[in-house]
Amino acid sequence: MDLPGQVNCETCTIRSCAVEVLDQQELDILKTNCAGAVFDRNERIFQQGSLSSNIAYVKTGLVKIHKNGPSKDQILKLVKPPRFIGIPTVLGDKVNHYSATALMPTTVCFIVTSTFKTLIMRNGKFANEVINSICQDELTFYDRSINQMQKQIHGRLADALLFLADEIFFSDTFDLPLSHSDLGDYIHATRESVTRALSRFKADGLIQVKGHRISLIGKDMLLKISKLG
Amino acid sequence: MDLPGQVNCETCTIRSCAVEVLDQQELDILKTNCAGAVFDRNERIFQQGSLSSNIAYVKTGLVKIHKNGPSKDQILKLVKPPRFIGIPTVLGDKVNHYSATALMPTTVCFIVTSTFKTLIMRNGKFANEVINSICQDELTFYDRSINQMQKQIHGRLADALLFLADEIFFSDTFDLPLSHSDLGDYIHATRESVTRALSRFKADGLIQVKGHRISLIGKDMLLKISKLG
DNA sequence: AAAAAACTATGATCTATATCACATTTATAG
DNA sequence: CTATAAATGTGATATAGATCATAGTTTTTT
Repeated sequence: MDLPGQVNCETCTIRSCAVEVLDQQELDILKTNCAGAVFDRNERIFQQGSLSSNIAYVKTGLVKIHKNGPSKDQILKLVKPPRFIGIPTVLGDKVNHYSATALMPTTVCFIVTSTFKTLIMRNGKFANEVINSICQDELTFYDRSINQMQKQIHGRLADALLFLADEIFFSDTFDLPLSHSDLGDYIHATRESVTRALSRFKADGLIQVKGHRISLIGKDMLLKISKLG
Repeated sequence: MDLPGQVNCETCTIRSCAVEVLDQQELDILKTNCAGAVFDRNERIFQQGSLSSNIAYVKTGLVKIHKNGPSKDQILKLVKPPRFIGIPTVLGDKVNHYSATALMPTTVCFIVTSTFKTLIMRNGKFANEVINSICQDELTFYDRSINQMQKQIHGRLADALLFLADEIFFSDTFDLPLSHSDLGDYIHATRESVTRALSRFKADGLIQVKGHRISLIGKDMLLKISKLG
């Protein structure tokens, strides 16, 4: 983890909707209580169970949010920037209830929790934007949950591939940022099942695989598989 | 659905943490933009897909939050009062992304969305409490999701029974507020599997069943089953 | 460059739970 | 009070995907 440290929120080009509504004085408060950091692939941004006094703002890269379950670690969601993560730590116990790990080189700003809270208290528009953001996450997660529960593995894998192409990489060809094992934790399947399902997609001409590079060539079919579950 | 209509937030004894921090003027705003309603068992409080200009505050009773999935309706969570539901409709489209249905006689206050938003903008403490509440929901839902995914049916059923006893009814004996079919939608199982699992619990002396009345008599064992999945 | 570790591939088998089918009981409505 | 619908109980069967086993491949470390 590299620490460029000092950041300048006034000139930052990747500001969140929430920060966008802050006035000059509030930007100053933010700026002096905010530190930038860069994480490499597979570096932990914060760890479930550890105390935290920061909210993280993911500026670039890709992050997995994951949590220990009764039998194994599970990836709750992939977070694409720009996005706040770890807001629930503003709550009483200040303990991270889940972990966040970079899946590719990722830049993050850490905002002191008390500063974040101050901004919420001070600026209603800021609070409102934060609420919007959390609510959006909530709805997305509900959808994902239901899909995970009701679709079978091919549908879930198609969902994941389409998500990566359309929401993360904005291209039908991309380097898979997750190992099969991680992909399994994400779509709730075993490593073996992921491998088999990918092989199946490959055999059926829906995707092309060269090393980690994947191309969605039968996107219409993938969409159909995603729909039918 | 009965409509007592006019409510008095100042004298209300079941106020949320959020409303607790409002000043006199804000309470007046709230009071004049708030209507009470009573719902019977199985009455819909709001419907997925329909436009809404209200946030609902559940004062008493029990509510299921459910949503259509690719293959069937799924119960995302059971909400015990006091709790706001439907906050995500403050978002752009103002469409309910899920349904809410009363599982027993339930009293609800509807707050005009724009008023809710006004209060967020005006009073930082209010916004902060709202954020706390949403975040708490988020964490609870993460836990539930992971449990649903990783435990098998006996563990999931044990979870549900323990939740009803400990969090909803505060008693080890209670009337099951859900049909086996609903319980299936909640713990992600078929009606038949729920019946079988309940029979098993009964046969093993973990629960006692008389009509809809259920008694958890082997709670330590249920806890063990919940833990082991 | 060699050794170790992590990841991927694929077959054989097993199992939890869905699905289907039908009977019985309990609620609701006329 | 009877008819009709909804909910529950239980067996037989099917199956998606887990688990186990073993081998090959790629990546990382020394």
